Amino acid sequence: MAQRYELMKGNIDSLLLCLIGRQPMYGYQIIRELESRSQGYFKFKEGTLYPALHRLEADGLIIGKWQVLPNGRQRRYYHITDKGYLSLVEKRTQWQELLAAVSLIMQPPVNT
Amino acid sequence: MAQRYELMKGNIDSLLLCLIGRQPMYGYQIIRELESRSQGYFKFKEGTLYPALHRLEADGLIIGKWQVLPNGRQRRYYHITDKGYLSLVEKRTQWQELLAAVSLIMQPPVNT
DNA sequence: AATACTACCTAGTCTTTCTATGTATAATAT
DNA sequence: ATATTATACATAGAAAGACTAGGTAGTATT
Repeated sequence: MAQRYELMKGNIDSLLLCLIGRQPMYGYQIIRELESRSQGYFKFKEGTLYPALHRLEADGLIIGKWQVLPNGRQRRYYHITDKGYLSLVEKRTQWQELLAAVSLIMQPPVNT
Repeated sequence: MAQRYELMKGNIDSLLLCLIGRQPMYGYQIIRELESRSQGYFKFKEGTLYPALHRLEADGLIIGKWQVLPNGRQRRYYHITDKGYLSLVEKRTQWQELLAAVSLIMQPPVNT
């Protein structure tokens, strides 16, 4: 992410909630999903993602459940909670408000 | 800013460069300008703004010049530099790219 | 005389993200 | 057979940004 990581501060949680809100997902899957859906823009590192997931779980916004695959391997699928869904709705609104505010600064309305 | 400050991480510099790029401004003025232009959304604290200005100056993106008012009071007006202008153009592009990427996650295109 | 506004500044704290590394199994390539 | 890549999780420590809280000082208002 390098030079543009600063732009993302505080937005990762929204993205994660958004994806997990559609269907339960596990960490590794989320990393690839974010990259493919954003056409390569997002390339999250494990060191960013897993702590973020743990934080969301600690806040009660998601719940992780271990699932064992036929081959014996384990995945931790995260499900969104009611609280998480409420938070997602709120974060969406906040994101829109931020966009509006930034637009007003970046592209100020013409003076009358 | 309270609950929404996290959304702003990394974007403050862009806003400051944008304003100062239009005309030289001093810190206190920037705080009020950001609030009025954003219709009350942005309420920057001094503890956020002044360090940000010093950071931008240390990076050579803006230059501060003390100006003495008729009543003897001092203001530090910041001017954008050539380097700062280039950075602003770049940051604008990055912001647009981020918006596009976030949109792809938040409002995924319908599957065909 | 007291309060509010203008105008600058910084120290310390908190949170987030990154880099770097570690563990372990499965699948593929040589 | 062995080496490499992909899958899948995890954490420690460092870096950076923004906040809280406080400070200084002159001017204007009540």
